[in-house]
Amino acid sequence: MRLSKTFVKTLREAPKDETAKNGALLTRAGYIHKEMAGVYDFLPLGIRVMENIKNIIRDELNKLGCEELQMTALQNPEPWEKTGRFSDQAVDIWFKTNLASGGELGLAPTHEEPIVNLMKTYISSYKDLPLSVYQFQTKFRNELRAKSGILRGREFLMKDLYSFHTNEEDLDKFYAEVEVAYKKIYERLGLGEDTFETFASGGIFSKYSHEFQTFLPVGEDDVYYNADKSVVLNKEVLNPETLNDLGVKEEELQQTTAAEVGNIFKLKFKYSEPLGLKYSDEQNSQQVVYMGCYGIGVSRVMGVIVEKYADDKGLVWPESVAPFKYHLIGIGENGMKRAEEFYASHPGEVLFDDRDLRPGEKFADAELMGMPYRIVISDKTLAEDSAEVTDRGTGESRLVKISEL
RNA sequence: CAGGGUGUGGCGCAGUUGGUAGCGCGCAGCGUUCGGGACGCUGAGGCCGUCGGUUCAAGUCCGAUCACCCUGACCA
Repeated sequence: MRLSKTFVKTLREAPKDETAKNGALLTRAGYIHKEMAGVYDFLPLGIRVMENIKNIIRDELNKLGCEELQMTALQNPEPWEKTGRFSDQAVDIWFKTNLASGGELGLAPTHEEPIVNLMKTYISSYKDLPLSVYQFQTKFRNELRAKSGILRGREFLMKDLYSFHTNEEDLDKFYAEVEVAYKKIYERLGLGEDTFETFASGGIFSKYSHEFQTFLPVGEDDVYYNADKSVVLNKEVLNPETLNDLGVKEEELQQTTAAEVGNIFKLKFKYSEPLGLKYSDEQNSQQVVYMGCYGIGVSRVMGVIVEKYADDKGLVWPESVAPFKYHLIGIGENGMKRAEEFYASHPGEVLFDDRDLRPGEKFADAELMGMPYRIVISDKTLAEDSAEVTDRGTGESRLVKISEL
């Protein structure tokens, strides 16, 4: 990508209404644009990051044998009425509208009801199970107060995975596999060392659910953890019973704030029962399907990565999610010429600042935009047949032969 | 939803006791510059969130309304 060709521009100052670090830097660097509170456009650099995050998740889930699909965001109220979740009293963040023909319609805040409804078409025998499907979908939640940049939006991208089983053991087994996969995902996203599986409330059918919480100063959740962080629990389950279950004492726990980057849930019959998702077992008797659901807030994860890595100069992307590996700058006539050649020989890896600007501005933008490595080619470096490579994270520079890049 | 705050060119801001809008950045043109956001000159761009009221006159005063930000509550 050439900076001279893209419509995106960087800003020296963040808009006044963008106060969270992630929102301010992503806006200044040209990754996102705010339409209104909690509603963002993702610009070319922004969707590249999002796609990279999605691909990491996709890769790990496909390894588990999950199948990807895409459901609609528009919701028929019927299945939701069967579970009691279409009412504004039960779920107070619905966006609702009407069909021109008269019926009511909702914008999906989550997809349990429609996926169960969908699977009624395809699951009829124990031979159809187990089964796991996921999608990347835009969710709509009419939050009373959107805030913190892309950490809490009214429209956001979520990966939601649903699994279907004939028995609890099989659900437990798959659930454990997802736990492992999630840990790998957060590691690959660069969040591994700060992200912990956390005990949270489990709803009706399970004592606990598990959240994946990234310790973060701007996080919205309060979590408690023991010395070696082998036990982490959400404030909502901080009670004598939980402490006893987990074998920890309240005095030995410390409190911190964290951002929820994932949540996994054993639903069991919670939705399959009211919606009538059943199968015939070996004896040809009808059984209710066991279910689990597993979410990751993709756009929120992007914001959390920004919050964790960014410094006072701008964004810092882990290589695994960076829109481009290199930010290329040519200085002087020879430097620009050689940079053009480098750009042509590394398709898809390079963000090329080929604008007619002074070097200082390009350096500042490179730091703001946060590619892992800045490459500068100038007369100075060409004298050594090299390019200067600067690590955005550490700030360290070294000369590297261009042929070795 | 409660409390607090803010709406003035693309972005950040100023605007005195009411008299018809200005600065920095950015943008366009010309010239000098060219490894850390350079400089000079010229220029374009705004019915001051919206509606209503007071007044000879409203960015400024009054009322309403909308939007946005922060803290809290909420987060199925």
